[in-house]
Amino acid sequence: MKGKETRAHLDREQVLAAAAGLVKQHGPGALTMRKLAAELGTAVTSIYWHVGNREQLLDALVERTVADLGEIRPTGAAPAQRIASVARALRRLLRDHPHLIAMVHERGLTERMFLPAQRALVHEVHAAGLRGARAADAVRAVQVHVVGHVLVERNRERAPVQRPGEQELWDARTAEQDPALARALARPPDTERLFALSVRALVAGLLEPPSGD
Amino acid sequence: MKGKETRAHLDREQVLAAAAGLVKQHGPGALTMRKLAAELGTAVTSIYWHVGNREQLLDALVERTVADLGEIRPTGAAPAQRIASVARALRRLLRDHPHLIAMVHERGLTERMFLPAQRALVHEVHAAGLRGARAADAVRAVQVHVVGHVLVERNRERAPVQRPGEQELWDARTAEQDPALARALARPPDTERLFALSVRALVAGLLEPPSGD
DNA sequence: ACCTGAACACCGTTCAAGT
DNA sequence: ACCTGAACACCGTTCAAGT
Repeated sequence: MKGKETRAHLDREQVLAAAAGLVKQHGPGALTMRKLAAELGTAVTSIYWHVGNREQLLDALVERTVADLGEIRPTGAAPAQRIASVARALRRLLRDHPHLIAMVHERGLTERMFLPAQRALVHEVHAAGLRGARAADAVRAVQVHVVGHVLVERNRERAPVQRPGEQELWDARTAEQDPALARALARPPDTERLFALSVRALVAGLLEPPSGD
Repeated sequence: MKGKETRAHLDREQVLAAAAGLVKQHGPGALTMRKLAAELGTAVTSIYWHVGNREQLLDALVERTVADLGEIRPTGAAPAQRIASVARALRRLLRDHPHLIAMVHERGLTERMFLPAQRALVHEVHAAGLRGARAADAVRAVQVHVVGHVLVERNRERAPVQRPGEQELWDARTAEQDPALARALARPPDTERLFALSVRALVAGLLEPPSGD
């Protein structure tokens, strides 16, 4: 039922594939050496021969996942629109690999994961007329914003009903002054719209000529 | 040496305090029921009587930490500056409680944690002239940006040397076109500056009158 | 070169038994 | 009402032994 065929030797590739399957289905926490061994039909200790230990196994898994994330193709005409399109693509990438961020984050491979998006961003930011350190800042600011958004967004989805109940938190003075605001904050946010909107604002702010000093 | 005095009964408060100590010193991962029992000088099973189980213990811990996060006091004259000051304060709050974000995130209590900052942001955004849904969007955009920044920043600090070595990633065409940009991206970022800069850009973009439709 | 089982030091949690 | 030890079902990892 697991599709086990005749097999001369266990393979590093097979171990990684099976591990990837477990992570994909139930998250990194579900990847135990023993379950993995069971899945592969071998002794637990065989796995150690091929991948070292659990830590190194996760490292290899992240490496492999990051490796085939694929390119990012900007769309749109105006520079600001093209940058925003990269942000959208990056968000999609992260959302399509829900367990990746956590693993990457724990392993300190964030920069590595961002590489495709960073390349695209660098190109577009340059096209928008930013140079040198200012361009680098813009690239990083957009990256950071996307990560933050995806993380908060995911948290929302996993815990749909927030425990204190947001409604009761916004009935006080705020509600009197601006009922629409209170209502908007009590409602769950339209994350799609919020993302588009905040990226637009951020990019606009970044592309503007520096004020003052 | 642990300051254990005569004690009639173990107390829920004592359990929480000891647990908070363990988390503060070595992170949530180091909080095991057995270590905690050893710390308290009781049987492991006593803890269960007072706090239910590990999950509920962590819940209580988060609740307590969030409860005494304290107020956020905006500074500055112009609305944009005051909003930025709230962002800075929120960043400081999160940085001062390094283990909090992860725990809160895992528990789906993000909204709850943000409450003090959200109140302050609502007030300032309102003062800046935004109303209703647009004000709510601005508040949320700033929140998301701060979280993203702190997370990426913390990741940086924990893994100071990124494995692929960023230098070699930026020597190609980019370096020819804009050596200063390549150099800037190869260097570790000045997170303090990047934060100030990106918040300023975001806030500026959010406060601007909507363009087009 | 590759696989194995036994063993060690850890976990969280339950439960029946104590006071 | 509160605490206890024994027991269960899990972990990751090491090691000596097999082929």
